[in-house]
Amino acid sequence: MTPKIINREEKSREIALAALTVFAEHGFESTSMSQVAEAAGIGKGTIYEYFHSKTDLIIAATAAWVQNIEEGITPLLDSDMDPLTRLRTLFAASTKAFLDDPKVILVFLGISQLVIKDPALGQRFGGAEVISAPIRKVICSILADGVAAGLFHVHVLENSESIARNLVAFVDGIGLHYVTNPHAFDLAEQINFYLEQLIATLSVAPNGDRSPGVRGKRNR
Amino acid sequence: MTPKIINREEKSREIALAALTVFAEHGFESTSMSQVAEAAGIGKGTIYEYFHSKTDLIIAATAAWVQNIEEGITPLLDSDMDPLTRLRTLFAASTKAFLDDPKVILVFLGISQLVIKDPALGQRFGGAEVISAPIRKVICSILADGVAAGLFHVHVLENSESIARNLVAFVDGIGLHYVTNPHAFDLAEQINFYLEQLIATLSVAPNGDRSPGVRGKRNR
DNA sequence: TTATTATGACCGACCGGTCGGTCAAAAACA
DNA sequence: TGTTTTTGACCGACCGGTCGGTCATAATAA
Repeated sequence: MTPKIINREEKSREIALAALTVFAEHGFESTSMSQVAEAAGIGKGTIYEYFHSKTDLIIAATAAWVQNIEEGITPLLDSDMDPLTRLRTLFAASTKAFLDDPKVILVFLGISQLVIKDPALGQRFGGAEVISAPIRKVICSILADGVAAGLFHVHVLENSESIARNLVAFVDGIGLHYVTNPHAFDLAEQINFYLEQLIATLSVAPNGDRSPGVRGKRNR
Repeated sequence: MTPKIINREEKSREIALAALTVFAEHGFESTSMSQVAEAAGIGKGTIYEYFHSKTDLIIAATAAWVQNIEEGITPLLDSDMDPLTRLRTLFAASTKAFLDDPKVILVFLGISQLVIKDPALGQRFGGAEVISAPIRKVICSILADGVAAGLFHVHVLENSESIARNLVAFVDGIGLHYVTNPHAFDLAEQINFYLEQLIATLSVAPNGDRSPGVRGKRNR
């Protein structure tokens, strides 16, 4: 019944990965389906056998991208390194990934624009939240370990979600600024400055006194 | 000899402002020149009397946007409020501006994509740095005042550029996350959390001891 | 043959940009 | 003052080209 037994799942992912690289090269809207087809080594019509529309394709490409990140990041979860080193390693890795291929952010911008224009779209792949979810998860895990190890202040726990979210938002923001003008500042230095400042804030002060700033949220 | 002597400067700005609103509505690439013309209440061809290309138009629109921000922000420079209040006011204003018209970020994304694709373009309007320059300037000024007033640690001074840059990057990043998924978190709360944490870090500790984290940059 | 997969020629919509021409105001003239 | 001339602002029909998406056909395997 099935003549050419094709693993649709796998081929979809192949196409999505090809799309990811092309989108990252020229941006989403500026990339034509023909270019994607060429990059994937297939005919243009074939893409539509696997994806209903160009929008569906960038959704899949984004998902593949997130999965890549996730795979590169999760080893840090159950590492036996101490939390501080893990945190620094995580962000050194992020920085490196950014410097190695700065233009992947174009994919992020592309999907962001689509979601902004059509919020309902965000639901199609579980909400735009999923993009940053894996990294946030790892960060929270590290924070929890840090608290358990007595390195971080206990109040870090109740705010770990907010801390993680802000951290990721910062990296995205500074990354966007960086690709927009790479000569303006040193990305690694800037990220590192943020991180060390954060660590100092989270850490239990050397004298055993509480470090300020993570006591709890303040509303105004 | 001249029929209706027109203030080209002013009309350019008019068109740019119209373009700004339309770009903010549908995004740069998805907006046609006809739509801009309609929004500006002029013919399509007229736009090309004032701008050489669509790219030139978004550059002008961005400049106008930055100028708007600048005008709304500079009063905070020479205010006689204390630095802490000024800082909080500044970010309350930013948050409000964001919540009032979240989609202006589409313009930022549009110009970012263009600059990433063609870095030489960034030079055309003085480098992409100029977009955030006014806010960074205000922040640095506040920080300096804070140090002078004895509120902030002296070491804040030598890092004020980095602090300001990170602050702006964070706001951009969290803003982008927010418009991408407004239901995921409370923007004001999140920005406020960051700000209070930062203030705590910058502040001279109540006991007169140095607050950690702004001692200087660390390279790794 | 039959069912499934692959393909690229094709389509209609649309877009950025151009261009010849219109129009009204100002200058020049009477 | 009235009339003619000049000129730049303004316009939208139009053009070359591109794009997302379709579909009739070919290829392939059962």
